[in-house]
Amino acid sequence: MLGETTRNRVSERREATRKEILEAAWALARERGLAQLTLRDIADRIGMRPPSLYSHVDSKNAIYDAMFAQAWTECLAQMRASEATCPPDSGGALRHYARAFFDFATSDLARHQLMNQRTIPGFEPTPAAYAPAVETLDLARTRLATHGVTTQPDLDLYVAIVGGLIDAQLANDPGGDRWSRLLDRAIDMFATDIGVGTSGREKRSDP
Amino acid sequence: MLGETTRNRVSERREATRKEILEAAWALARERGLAQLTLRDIADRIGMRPPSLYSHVDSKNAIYDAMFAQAWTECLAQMRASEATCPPDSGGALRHYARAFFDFATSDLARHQLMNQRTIPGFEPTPAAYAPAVETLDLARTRLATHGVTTQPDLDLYVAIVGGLIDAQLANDPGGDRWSRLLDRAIDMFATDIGVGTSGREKRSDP
DNA sequence: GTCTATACACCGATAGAC
DNA sequence: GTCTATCGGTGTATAGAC
Repeated sequence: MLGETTRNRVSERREATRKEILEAAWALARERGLAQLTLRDIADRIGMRPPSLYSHVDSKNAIYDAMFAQAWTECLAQMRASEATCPPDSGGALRHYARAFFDFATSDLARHQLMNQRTIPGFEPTPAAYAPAVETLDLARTRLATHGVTTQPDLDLYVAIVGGLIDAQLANDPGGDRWSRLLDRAIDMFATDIGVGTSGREKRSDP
Repeated sequence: MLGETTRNRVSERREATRKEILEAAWALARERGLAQLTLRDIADRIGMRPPSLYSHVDSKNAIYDAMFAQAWTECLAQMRASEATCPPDSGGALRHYARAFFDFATSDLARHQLMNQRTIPGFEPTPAAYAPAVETLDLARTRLATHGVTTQPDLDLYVAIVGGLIDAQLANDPGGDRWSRLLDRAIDMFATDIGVGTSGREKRSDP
């Protein structure tokens, strides 16, 4: 019926505009910094007047919220995809998942600031946007549990080590590999500590 | 001579007002958040009009800059003071210095954000303000070198591990000790990795 | 329904009177 | 040195044209 097709076309147009807004926001966040986002710049980039954005998003924080959900959804997908190439041994698996998250986080500074730091003054993600983040952590918990990371303190330590290397890499050597080269070694340290073998990789190598 | 005493009295008054501004800024940063600082709030707290602040500071970023220098100077002093109670064995020393920095960092969230994160949009510390920060790192490098942390990768890893635990503690359990309890264990892992004995502390304890 | 035009409150910062 | 007045810019919101 006509009403249906009309509503679909309008609905598609609205969704396309919303997507255009988010893409402009990501581009500007990467160019000028996440906190420097302004509604006027976003509107300019897509040929709109600033107030018109309010026809598609509720507020600036709603844009951050959608970006937050988008980033963690993408991260969750990437983590799930990483399972296909995961080595069978536990030591290798611990390195594999750490590397997957490390590479994802360090490949986009603005995205990492939004996902893992609280760099935006008034922004707090909504429960809906936070959902894929907790799902990612749940996935990690399940995966790592099958490779010897069974207790909460063990998982906390694993997360802190990987997070520390990510932050150091982005803060002190963005685009480089000074801390990236230390990741495998750090995970092997951790694996030894929890009693997981690190076969297939000699100790103390630092290529 | 008269000119001298007059200039001294004026100079002292100016310095006192400046100190008053910085103290108000710290108090507001802790109450409402570092990024939520406004010149109007600072002026209100010390009974001034906002534009009058510009007679004592060049800009809002100059206030952040003075706070940055103050924080790192305080940190440097605390690290120097920690030498007096440092245990003689290397394993204990690595834990001792890590604990000193961890406790200093986690005891003040606003200060830690200013010192170690880049949470303020337009702010970059001046070389003068950055000086005590590099001096603190130099001190750490010298101290740790006498306890087996001799290479740059070793130092990088040590810094990343301690920093990761600090960030995790402040982000996920502020005021608690969930990651604080993991610090000694993490440092022991690291000490074992670089071939430093961890006598005086049994392995895998998690009190 | 979507956009333009306009306004509001707040921010950092400046000019000039006293 | 401190004040009043004001500027340009921001996020936000509403009225009204089409």
